[in-house]
This record gives sequence, C-alpha cells and structure tokens, in this order.
Amino acid sequence: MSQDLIVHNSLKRQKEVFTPLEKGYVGMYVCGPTVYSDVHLGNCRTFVSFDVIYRYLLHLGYRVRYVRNVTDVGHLTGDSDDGEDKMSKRAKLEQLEPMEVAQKYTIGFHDMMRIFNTLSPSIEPRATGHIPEQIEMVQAILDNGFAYESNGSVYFDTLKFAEEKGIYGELSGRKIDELLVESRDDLKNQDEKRHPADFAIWMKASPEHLMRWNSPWSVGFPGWHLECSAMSRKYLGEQFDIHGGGSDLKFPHHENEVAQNVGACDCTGARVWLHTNMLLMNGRKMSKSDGNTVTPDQLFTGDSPHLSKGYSPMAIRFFMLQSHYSSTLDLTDEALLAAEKGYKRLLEGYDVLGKLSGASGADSDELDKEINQLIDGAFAEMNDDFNTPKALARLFELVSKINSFKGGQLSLTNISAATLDRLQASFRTFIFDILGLVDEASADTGNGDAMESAMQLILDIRQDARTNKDWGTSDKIRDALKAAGIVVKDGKDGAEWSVE
RNA sequence: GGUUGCGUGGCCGAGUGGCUAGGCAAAGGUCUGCAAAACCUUGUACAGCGGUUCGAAUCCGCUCGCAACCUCCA
Repeated sequence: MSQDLIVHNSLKRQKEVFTPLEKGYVGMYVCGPTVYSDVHLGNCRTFVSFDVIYRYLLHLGYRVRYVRNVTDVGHLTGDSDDGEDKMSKRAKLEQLEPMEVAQKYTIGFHDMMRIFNTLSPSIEPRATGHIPEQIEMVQAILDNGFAYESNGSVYFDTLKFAEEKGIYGELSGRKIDELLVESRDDLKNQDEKRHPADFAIWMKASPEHLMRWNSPWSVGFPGWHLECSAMSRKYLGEQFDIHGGGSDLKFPHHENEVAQNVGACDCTGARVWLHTNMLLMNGRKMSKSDGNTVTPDQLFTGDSPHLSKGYSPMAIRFFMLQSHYSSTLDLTDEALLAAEKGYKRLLEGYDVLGKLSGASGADSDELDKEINQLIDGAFAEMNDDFNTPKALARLFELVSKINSFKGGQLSLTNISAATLDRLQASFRTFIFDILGLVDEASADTGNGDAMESAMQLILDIRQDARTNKDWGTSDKIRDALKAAGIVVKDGKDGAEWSVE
C-alpha cells in the first residue's frame, strides 16, 4: 500500500495524492454551523469527520491551520432574497439581541463539540467580525466587472462570470445552460437580479432588519456565501490546501464561493475539496416535520421513541467512525447498540494490551510479522482517504490477537519485545490521538484508587468462597455486582471487573 | 421534473473484475463449579432484469427503491 496520503478531491471527482502547497504545512477551511438554533446531529457527524481528518494530518506531522467559521449573519429565510435574515427573525421571536442568540447557540455548539471530543479549530472566525473584509471583496468583484449594483444591493453576475471564466459549475457538476432552464419559472420576484442564477453578495437591509452595516452601496448585510470566501482568503491565503463541508453545501454555497474568489482575485481558493455525506435515520433523512429526528441530547438520554436506551458520546463517535466520511450513515437503535459494544470491545482490548508484558520472541516469527502487518495496514487505510472503518477492522483483528495472548491461545514468546512496544504505542496513538476516542469506562470510575481497592477486597472474598466451593456466596457477589452495573470476568489468572 | 450518488448476508458497514473486511446478532465448540468474558469454527450477501467477459456483486444498459442538490441546511 502507498505511503502517500490519498484524498478524494470532489473538485475532480477522483482520488489524488495529497501534496500541500507549502511543505509541512496544511491550510484547511471547513464550513461551520449557522448559530440560530441547537446543533443538529448531522452537523456533529460532519465535524467529527473533519476532526479525524485534522487529527490525522497532525499525526502525519503537518502543521495545520484549521479554520472553521461560525455563521452568525447573512442567511435569508424566504424563498427570495428579500426575506429576513435568519438571525434577526429568531431574535424577534425570543426578544433577544441577535448577538445574544448567536452567543447562546455558539456556546451550545462548542459544548457539543467538546462532548464529542473534537479538537478546537486553530481559528474560528465569525461572519459579523469580518464585515470590512467582506465589503472589500464585494468591491473587488465589482471592480472586476463580475457584479452589479441594483437598488443598493449587489449581485454576482453569474452569467458573465460563467462565460468569461468557464469554470462555473465545475465543483458541483452543473452546467450553466441547465441552470438557465431550471430557473425559468422563478423569474417572478427577481426584478433586482438580471438573471435567476445571480446571487446577492451585498443586501440592502429592510427597515425592520436588525443586523446592518454601512457600506458604499447601502446600509445592509453581506450575502450568504461571501463570508467563507472572505475569511478563508484572509486566514489561509488566496490559494490553500483543503476546503471541507457537508455535501449539501456543494451547490450553491461552495460553487458560489469559488466564483467569488475567482471573481475577486482570480484565485480559486482551495485545491482540494472534501465533502462529507449525510446522516440518515432509519434509512430516511432526518426531518423535524415528520418526527424522524433525534437531538444529540436525546441520543445521550435515550429520551426518544426511536431509541431503546441512551448512548454515550464516545459510542456515538465510534458509530460514526465505523462508516466512511463520504458515505451516508444510517442511524438506527440496533446499529447504535452494536457500535456501543464494539467500542467497549476495542477499549477493553486496549486495557488488556497495556497489561501484557514479557514478549521474548524473534521478529522473524510469523506471528510477529502478522502483527506488524496489521499495524502497518491500519495506518495504510488512514492514508487511503482517511478510511476509518477499514482501519478499525485492522484494529479489531489486533484485539483478537491481544485477547489470545491474555487467554493463552497465543504466546508472547512468539513476538519480539519491540513489536509488543510498537503494538502498545500504535494502539494508544490510534484510539486516542487519531480516532479521538476517550475511555469513558475508566473516566467514569472517578476516584479510581479507592474503587480499585474496594473491588479488590470484594473479589478476594469471592475467590476465598470459590476456593471453598461456596458457590452460593460466590454467585451472590457476582449477581449483586452485576445488578450494580459491575461485571466480573473470571479469567485464567483470577477475576477482573469492569463497569458496564 | 432536472442533476448527482447509493442499493451488500438478521442489523450496521468496508471493499473489489477471479483471493476472509470488520463490528453487532445467531449457531456449534474450547474454557468454567455454573455463567459471563475470551478464543476457535459456521453465513456460497452483494435490489431486479438483461448485456460485456474465460469469469461480475464489482464494467455497461434498463427497471424499481433510497438519498443529496436544484430553496436555508453538515
């Protein structure tokens, strides 16, 4: 397998070797959330996917500047561009300042990202904090002749841009003449626009509009694709390595972003585009209107007709990692149950591995080679477009080996000390650094030492009972612990316990 | 309606022109006082119908189903 990092570039619809513009450095921009309501579970999947991508780039030794924006202005509610700004509409309903709403949901979003153990981006720019940059960009696009002013609003001249640059539709696979045909019915309410495919880059604010800024054209607010163009350019440059986001953003958001970049500075922005796929539930799209949806919190508590119980954040993160980021993922209660068990098996395997010692074999041994190949394989799978499900498959094969060492089916005398060291180090790196999982079971026990000694005492008493063939006492202890959520596991070398 | 993608064993989910994905569940076995855990073994899955090929689940066509986008959306 290749040592190069291969990525699927959705701009070209094929895999390619990833080569950063500047050796050793990676600039990555990911479209962040719009903070006018609680985080959607699908958002979480996207950001967990990019978290793993970020972590893996770091693992490879790149210095990564990871920029993920917070959209707190600019999205319109209506079908036409004279609808209200989403932020202000919600603000009126709740009698709050728009920025108060943004703040509330930004904090909620950050909390959720922390719960899923995602690393913070290097920069998390807000659209409202970059109004001057956006105004400058509008001006540049106007100066270059790819936009026009109409009643104080400024629209991107998609038709002209498409004709002169010939790249409009490249990312999303759309053809400009198809856009013409499609939009023919929508010509009503489009009086300010010359063409339905044109889109606002600056909107004149209606009198009741709360969020507004001065500009050369009107008191208004920036168009809804502009922030990402302006902020990615500001923090990552006119050309940068990776731009990511959900596949639902491909068109028009990302397509228009590219158009704005080229229109402003004749620079295309990102060289590689990564798109993550949608999270489904019970095979259908999540939809609030027909009740086919769960919130992250419902997932944790189990308070939903779709769930038999609650699931821990790490079980859910593991569930997400078991599919490829570019595939749709079907969330079902049964699948979560399976993922939860798999997650536990993986981490218990890691625990067992940490306690192994005494490897004394030769590295020429077949088993030694097999283990090294599995480790190499796991990393190779990550190199192939961040294939976490395949990497996990290799890790599970290693878990079987690890458990076999413990159970005596395999012997540590058949692998070298160096290989055992490597196995332990690789597992740690993979599970915690790359996949970003957390060992919830050991974290839960809290004051570990006290619990550990108490449990040791109980297990000693039980062992005495067993030695005396006092099965009644032995089973009573086991059953009582089980009822308390502690599982006793009898092994070759005495009993062990774990929190269920 | 248009564009794009998907449809894999009981469930989730990788992958691929001929060689075991993996997890969960199920069955049998080993171990155990009994269980649990662990280990071993077991599933001729690739939506349907045609075609290309020595050989296709993997390539092509059609049909059906699902999803995304075309309107804010991760």
